[in-house]
Amino acid sequence: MQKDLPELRLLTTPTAQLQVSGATLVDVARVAGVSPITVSRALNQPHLVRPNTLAKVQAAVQETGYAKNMQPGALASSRSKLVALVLPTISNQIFADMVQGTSDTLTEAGYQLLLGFSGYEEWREEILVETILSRRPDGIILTGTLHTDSTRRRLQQAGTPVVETWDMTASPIDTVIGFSHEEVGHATATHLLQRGRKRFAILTAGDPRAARRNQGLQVALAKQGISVMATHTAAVPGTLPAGREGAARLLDAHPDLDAIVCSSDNLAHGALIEAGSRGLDVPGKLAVMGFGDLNFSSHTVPPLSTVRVDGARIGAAAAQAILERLDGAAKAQPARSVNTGFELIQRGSS
Amino acid sequence: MQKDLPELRLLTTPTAQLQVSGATLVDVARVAGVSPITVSRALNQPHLVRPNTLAKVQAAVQETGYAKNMQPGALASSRSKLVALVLPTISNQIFADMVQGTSDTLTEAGYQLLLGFSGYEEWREEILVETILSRRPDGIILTGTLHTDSTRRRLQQAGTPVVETWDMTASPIDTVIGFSHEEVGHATATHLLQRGRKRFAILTAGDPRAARRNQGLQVALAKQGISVMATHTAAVPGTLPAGREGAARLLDAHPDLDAIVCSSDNLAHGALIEAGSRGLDVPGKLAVMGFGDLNFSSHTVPPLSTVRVDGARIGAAAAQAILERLDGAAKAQPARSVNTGFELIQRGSS
DNA sequence: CTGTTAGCGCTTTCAA
DNA sequence: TTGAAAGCGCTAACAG
Repeated sequence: MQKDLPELRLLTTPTAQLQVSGATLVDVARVAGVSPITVSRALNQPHLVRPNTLAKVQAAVQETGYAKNMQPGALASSRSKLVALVLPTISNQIFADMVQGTSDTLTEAGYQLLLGFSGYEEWREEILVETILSRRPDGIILTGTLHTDSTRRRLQQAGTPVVETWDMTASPIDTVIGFSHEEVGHATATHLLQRGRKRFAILTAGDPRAARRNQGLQVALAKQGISVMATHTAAVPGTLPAGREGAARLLDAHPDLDAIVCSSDNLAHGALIEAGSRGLDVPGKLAVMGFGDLNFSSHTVPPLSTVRVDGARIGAAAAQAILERLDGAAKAQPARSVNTGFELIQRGSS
Repeated sequence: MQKDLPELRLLTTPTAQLQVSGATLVDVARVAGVSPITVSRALNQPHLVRPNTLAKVQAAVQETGYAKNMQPGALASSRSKLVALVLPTISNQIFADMVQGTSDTLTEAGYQLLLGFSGYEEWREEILVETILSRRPDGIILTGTLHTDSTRRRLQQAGTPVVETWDMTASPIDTVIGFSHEEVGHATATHLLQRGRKRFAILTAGDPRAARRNQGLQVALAKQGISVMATHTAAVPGTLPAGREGAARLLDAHPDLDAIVCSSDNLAHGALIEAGSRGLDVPGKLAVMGFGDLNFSSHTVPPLSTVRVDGARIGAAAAQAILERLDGAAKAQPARSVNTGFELIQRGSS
């Protein structure tokens, strides 16, 4: 029994791609003998449709081979079900963890993730934000709180929910979720000083937040009259071999170091391997501190100590914040700050 | 001189979000004194517009504060400028590298990346593909060549360019870009056998492609009458501590092992650290092989040997393949297979 | 619970 | 080089 099925239309677009256009809502409606809006409801808010009608629609969907198309709906409703995430790079495990946390949360809520990279450059971020905005996402998650004025302005006037992550600030664009990097540096200093460390070196990647942690470390050390003996800066992202090489340089120049503070676990593992190859006792003679110690993608091993931050949690919380802003929009919620904190993981008896 | 600027319209959507709707093409056209389509051309194909007109449009854009909106254009032209990437997880460095390579290539071409995770589960992939398709991306990049029949069918009928990656197959959905995992296993066996290794263990994560590499390894070893002494399987993704623990178990059970073949560099680094803590000479007494050795996010250190695969290159090539299919669509290009190969990195004199 | 009407904001097509 | 008309496929708002 062949009802009036929509014929397969062959469309040749000007860019000359030959494509098969499938059935539309209208086609389904015709076959089901209802109106298009009823099909829309049956598909998206089935509880608003009588079971009987629902069944007819479902049958028609089968018969026509209808495939959902969110694009027109997004246009008509101004809800794209898309959330954008702007990262400096994915080549750092903490960001990989964050992506997973963000994506999982969004997927569960029926949203999808648009991903873009700024390469730690503000001007790139500015262009990227503009491009992203042109897609009208339902929310934007940014890394850090350092943006050009123009980016901030653009984001504010767009009226899209924005979450800044991995940091704290007194003047957020909208919502911030993260922790204080100065505090991390301070806590690291306290931790190592309490254990009698006196001869410090910093092994860091050229990342603005790492710089702030180092700053916090140095300020806290200075209060005890201690200054860092040497700093080695590696390119972003800090890799394991770069960590090994950096540690080698530091130890060559200062064989009596008793603490190397690294800006990432990758660098720290490199340092650990270098120390091992020199027969240095870690953490007996030399303490090595990392940063990260993630859930999904990487974990440190003893005898490394590290600062644990939960990238997946930050990502999930950021996504959650967007979602809440979206459905609670009427309540005009105020901007929020969420401090996710960090945790110092001590290993060995150093 | 206040021309008839569009007033800022306050829209209250049913979901009750208060948002400011900006100027549209029509607004710009009115201010510029031209037709909407001319504004569209001035913005997207400026070479088709007289410089004089162009200037008027640009001035009007300034004056109205017009912000580009791709959504209606995507609907009207069936070109979303969106490419989707489906990964099992991001918690594996090789995929992180791939994301970066894909994103960089797409961004340069004015496209953006939609990212989704299947968690190594076919049914998740199937749902994800359906959701992705409902957004009408211009292309889809998948991981591996193992998909449900229904996924394959759906993808084919959608008429969207598809690239399968990280593998080779005789029956691609469309295009494949990757290498043979059996060959990797074979090459690894040959390499180690040539260096006199006889007592093998496998340290692997439960990943289908890793399984195929192990398979290739074992087949090649069997030809020399050698069988693997033990296999330790860790959860995906293989982490450094898991590698260390797995190596410990293997070495406890078989102290005389002379080769541990790992399914990732993460696991291998863990094994290396364990070997170091036992005072085992690597690679003198024990060879440790990794897999990955990436460009962006991770590199192995000596004395680890490894199989190098270029995730960023695979990602970039996949994006490129989509783009080519898009603009050369008229030529109805045939499906292609690209073997990106791999490279065995030998370190130490083992 | 279901339908009617009127767009969402841009692009395509064809004509001038 | 520019414009007019006609959608793209779906949803909002309101009426029945």
